[in-house]
Amino acid sequence: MKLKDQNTEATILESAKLIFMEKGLYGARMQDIANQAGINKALLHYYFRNKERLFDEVFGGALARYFQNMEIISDESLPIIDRVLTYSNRFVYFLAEYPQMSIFLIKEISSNQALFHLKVQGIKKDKKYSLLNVLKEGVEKGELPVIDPVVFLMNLHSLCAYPFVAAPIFHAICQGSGVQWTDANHEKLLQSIHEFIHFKLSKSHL
Amino acid sequence: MKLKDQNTEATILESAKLIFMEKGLYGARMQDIANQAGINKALLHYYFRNKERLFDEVFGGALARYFQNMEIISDESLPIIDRVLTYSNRFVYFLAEYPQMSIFLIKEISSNQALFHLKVQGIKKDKKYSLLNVLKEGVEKGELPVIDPVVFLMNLHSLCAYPFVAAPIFHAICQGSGVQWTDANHEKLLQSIHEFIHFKLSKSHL
DNA sequence: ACTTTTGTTAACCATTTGGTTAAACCATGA
DNA sequence: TCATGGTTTAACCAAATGGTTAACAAAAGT
Repeated sequence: MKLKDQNTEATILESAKLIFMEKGLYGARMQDIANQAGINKALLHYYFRNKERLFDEVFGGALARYFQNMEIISDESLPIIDRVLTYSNRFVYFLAEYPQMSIFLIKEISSNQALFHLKVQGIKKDKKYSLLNVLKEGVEKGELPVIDPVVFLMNLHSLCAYPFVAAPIFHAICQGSGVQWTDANHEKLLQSIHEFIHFKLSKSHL
Repeated sequence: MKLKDQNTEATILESAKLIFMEKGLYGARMQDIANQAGINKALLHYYFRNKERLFDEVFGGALARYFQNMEIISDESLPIIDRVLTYSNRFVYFLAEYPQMSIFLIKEISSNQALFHLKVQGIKKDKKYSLLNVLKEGVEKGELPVIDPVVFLMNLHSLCAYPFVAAPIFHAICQGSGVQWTDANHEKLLQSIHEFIHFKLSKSHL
């Protein structure tokens, strides 16, 4: 069946992504992935030597896509605050598209820091700017109010990512109080994040 | 060894907590827990029929402790904003003491919503007030500015919890940019959270 | 045509893992 | 002292699981 040829590998990757994101590295069973892909288990090992290899492929891909998406922060043609606003937009939209990605990454990173460090170093190596550096420079040059860049970065990431990470908890909380939290509320979320960004980064506030 | 008697059970629970928090339900091995407790594996099954039972015990305990800690929000003798400030303090301090708790809960909840719902319903049943209800009332009665309680709740939880959930990521980010993020920065974190609370809940801002 | 390479499978293997069993241990009360 | 009953262990078991092998199928090269 040369039909599948290049298709099988993609199918496997897709299936693996699905299963890994749902169950994590430990929870996922090779058999589950094979079933999901509709193929024999041995074929997994034919395309990807072993579980970790397969996991790496999926994991690395996701991480690369994320960093690529966030590169906006380096665009020096825009005022920093605009870059940060766009950064938050892309962050939220990315997570809205891959709602499980964040928790997936955290899960696996927390149980395998070494791997993550390597991956990140590999991907980020060639990028001069990170949000953190941009913020530091902005403060030094007086384009931003005097804030602690690390704390701001943390606050911002928290506001963007946690709603997705903790979606199950929020559903439970809201349900318990008779309020509905639909996934369509991303606009509201973004609005509140933008407010926060203006609150922290606008000099007019001082 | 009648010495251990009541001690063994506690030791097991403690060890299980440690291992479960580190590895999650799937990742944790009964043998690991037994080793950690310095006992035979069969003894685990003697005290707690099986893995799920043991897990339940740890899980339920953690959840109960958390909710108990957060009861402050119901104290009607205080202005709402003060309650929220204390709420955030306790939240952060709780997580500082059990840094892995948050991610642990999220991991397990996301892979077992049913169990969580039951637990939460059981624990919260008798509590009239939740942060959400308090906020709603506060807005209705004009004690608070007109905010969306759900969005505020989400923002607040995000700011408090995500730094702990994503600690590995932040370490990586900071390391990559030559900045150090120590666990002692909780004060800075709390300060920024308090700023946020005042920003959103103080009427003087309008 | 036929040989080689690539893709795919069923059957199998070694190890791990949750769980069980039967026997030993030990404090205590009769 | 010795019987009792709660506590602890070594040895074991069955199922699950990651991974391998050998054989087969389908293209592709010759």
